[in-house]
Amino acid sequence: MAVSEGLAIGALARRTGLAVSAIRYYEAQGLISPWRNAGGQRRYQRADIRRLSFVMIAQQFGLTLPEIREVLSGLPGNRTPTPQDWQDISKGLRAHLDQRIDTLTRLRDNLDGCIGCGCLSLPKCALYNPDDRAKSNGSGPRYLMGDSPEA
Amino acid sequence: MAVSEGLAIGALARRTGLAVSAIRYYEAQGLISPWRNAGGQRRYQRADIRRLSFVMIAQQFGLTLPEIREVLSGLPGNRTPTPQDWQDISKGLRAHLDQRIDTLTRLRDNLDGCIGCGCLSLPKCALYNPDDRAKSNGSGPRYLMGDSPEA
DNA sequence: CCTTGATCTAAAGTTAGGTTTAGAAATTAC
DNA sequence: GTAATTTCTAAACCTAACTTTAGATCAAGG
Repeated sequence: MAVSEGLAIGALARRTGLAVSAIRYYEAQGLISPWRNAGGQRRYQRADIRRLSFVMIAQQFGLTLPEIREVLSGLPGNRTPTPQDWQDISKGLRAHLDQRIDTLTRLRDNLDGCIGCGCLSLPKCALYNPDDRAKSNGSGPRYLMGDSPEA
Repeated sequence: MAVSEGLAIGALARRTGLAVSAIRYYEAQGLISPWRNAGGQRRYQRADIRRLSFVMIAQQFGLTLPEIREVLSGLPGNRTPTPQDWQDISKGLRAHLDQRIDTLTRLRDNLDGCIGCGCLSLPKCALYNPDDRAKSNGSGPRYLMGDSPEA
């Protein structure tokens, strides 16, 4: 027997704290690609622990799984990622996070200046449609916290 | 005919930018309570425009509908809310928002200090289990971005 | 060898926050 | 007094991110 034949999915689950079902799901979403042993069971590298950890962190930062897959595609495919590789793709997270903090901060300032001031009239209100429209496939809100223009 | 018999749901939808179906859904969730006219149709007050606007803003701040219902319960039930009433319950939003900004900022700083430094070893990492565990009914992540303690 | 535990696949179920659909009844417009 | 719009309810459907279930196969221990 070799030094290592790789981790079974249960072992990886224990190492990462993820559920086995979640790990399989991530594979279906293209976030991780184990090989299979002779019996058809998944086998993982130790580097995959780090990969899944990265997925969990990125999720806490609010990235969707497709977004995370995109970020991970920045890793080298031909070798085990080095610490430097991880640092490099983490820069993208940093940017994402900065932007989210920025948006929320702007939102908070508007809350102070808008609801806080008691004006409450505002089609003009900056709180309306705060530019990062995550869910904009339908028609979003139009006039917030007040009467419509023609009223 | 009186000066006003209230807004029909379609009118409220146009005023707020929400879909009619969303307004009915919010009612089912206890966020708004119209009365019914003789024919059984929903009729709304003008103050409900503001109420729904508040719902939309609170959602953008990341509150769930149950949380928003809770915040709205702080409004007076016996009269139309005044600007001061809205300011009062908005304080809760402000606190919520401050906390979220705080969490994200802490997360960002950890990203810098942790992934950024390249240590990548860390059961000790502060990124692990960043204290606001929103979705903690199962067992969450245990060791992030690295090898397990016994490795 | 046999039993127990881990893993496999596919499909269905879950929660949040809604939307869509269908058929009926109310309202409005002409 | 029709015809066209709205609105009504209930139930089914939708996406994201998973979990659960069922029945079968694989792997490991004694």
